[in-house]
Amino acid sequence: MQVKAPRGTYDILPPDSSKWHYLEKILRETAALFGYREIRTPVFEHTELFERGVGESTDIVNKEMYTFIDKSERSLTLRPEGTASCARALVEHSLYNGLLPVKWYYIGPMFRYDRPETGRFRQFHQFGVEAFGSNSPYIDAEVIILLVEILNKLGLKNYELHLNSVGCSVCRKEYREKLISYITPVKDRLCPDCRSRYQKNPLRVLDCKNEACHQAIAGYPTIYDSLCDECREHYASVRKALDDNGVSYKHDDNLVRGLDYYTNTAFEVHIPGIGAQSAVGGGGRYNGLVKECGGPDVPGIGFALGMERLLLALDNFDDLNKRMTDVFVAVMEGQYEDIGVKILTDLRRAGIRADKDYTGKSPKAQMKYADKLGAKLVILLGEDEVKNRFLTVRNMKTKEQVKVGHDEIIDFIKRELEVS
RNA sequence: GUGGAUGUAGCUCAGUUGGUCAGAGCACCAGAUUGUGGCUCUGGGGGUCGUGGGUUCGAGUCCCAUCAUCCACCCCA
Repeated sequence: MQVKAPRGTYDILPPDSSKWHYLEKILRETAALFGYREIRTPVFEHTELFERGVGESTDIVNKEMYTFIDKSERSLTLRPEGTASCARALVEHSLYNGLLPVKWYYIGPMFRYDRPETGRFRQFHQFGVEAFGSNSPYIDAEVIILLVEILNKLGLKNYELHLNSVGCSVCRKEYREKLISYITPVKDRLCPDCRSRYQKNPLRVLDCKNEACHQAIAGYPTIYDSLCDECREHYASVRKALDDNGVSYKHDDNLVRGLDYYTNTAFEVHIPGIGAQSAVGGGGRYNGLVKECGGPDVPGIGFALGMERLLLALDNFDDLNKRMTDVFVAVMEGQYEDIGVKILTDLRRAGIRADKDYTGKSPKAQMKYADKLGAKLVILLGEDEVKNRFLTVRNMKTKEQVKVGHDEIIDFIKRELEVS
């Protein structure tokens, strides 16, 4: 029996891989434009990092982590997200002592043991940015503007940006209590999930999609109304900055994030029509995370984008890499293959994309192959050429063929490629 | 983790109530006057019908299990 890729994983093959290159290029370029530089962290970390950083009450930590014991009895976990690793690296290298803010982006695979479906995989890819060391609402806005800029560059127009504030540790705690006492009397009307979690994480009840839960808690106190003055001001400033910079969003009282580390600003981006998993990105401020990771009280904010989901939304993508090669060397008689290889190497060393056949194809089949590779020119090499010391260059578009000496071939090809 | 649908050549799919049912299109390969492409025509290779059991004289077609994909729930990116 043959071995297949594990459940929830998949291969990225050409030509799809060029879609990924295209997406990655836009992500990297836009991040750089905003002053974010790449950080690469390990794919696995100590399990404890995620338990503490992401939060023990979260689904991610509770049931979705790929955790294993290595040969030295360490408990390690394949990273389910990128922010905790960034916070860890910031602390480990004491970068909070240096020039602030620290602005990073990351891109790579994440792992979550979840039930696969369209737009949801067990190994999936995220692009994310993190900014540490500033509590300014303007950097909240910067991060959101960056996110929107990426979507714009990708030509994704129908996204919906939801925004909320979940408050600081003080007002959030107060709000939590308020919410629990509001829910407790009606807890019997909640769905089983909510009934079991409202004590530990009452905010989750707010974004439960069960209609019964919504009705049960109708008229609930919003987070917004419970924000302390400072948090309210912060949120107002973020909103004003977004307004000033032409970013449209929707304030959403029900938006709470699934990870424990979020504080204040929280946001999510949805693109309708790409399946049930329509959230392509989300993020927010996490002012307690660095401290939780053993560092000083350094604020942070960031977001992550699900790359698979972006690609789902990017269906109208044109194959950019259809032309694989510019020049094809067709060797008409096998005995001259060594000469063909030398010409090929010369072309490549001159920076010209060139290729040849290696499967013993007939001249006709080689022409067909050259056509499929998108070659603009074909260099023909047969008995006539070898005996009379020249090369035949065929222009695939005009079908014109000219004789060119070996010495001039590179220059000739370069000129031809320039005009075509 | 719960419920449901599906699983036939590389790809998209046909395959009636179980008995020439192993097929089509695309892709691939080879020919159509001997050194030449994109169109057309002809021919060809390729599948133990997801896997493993079972029922039957006989199963791609029925039953069970298992794996995988997809949908809803859940969750998030």
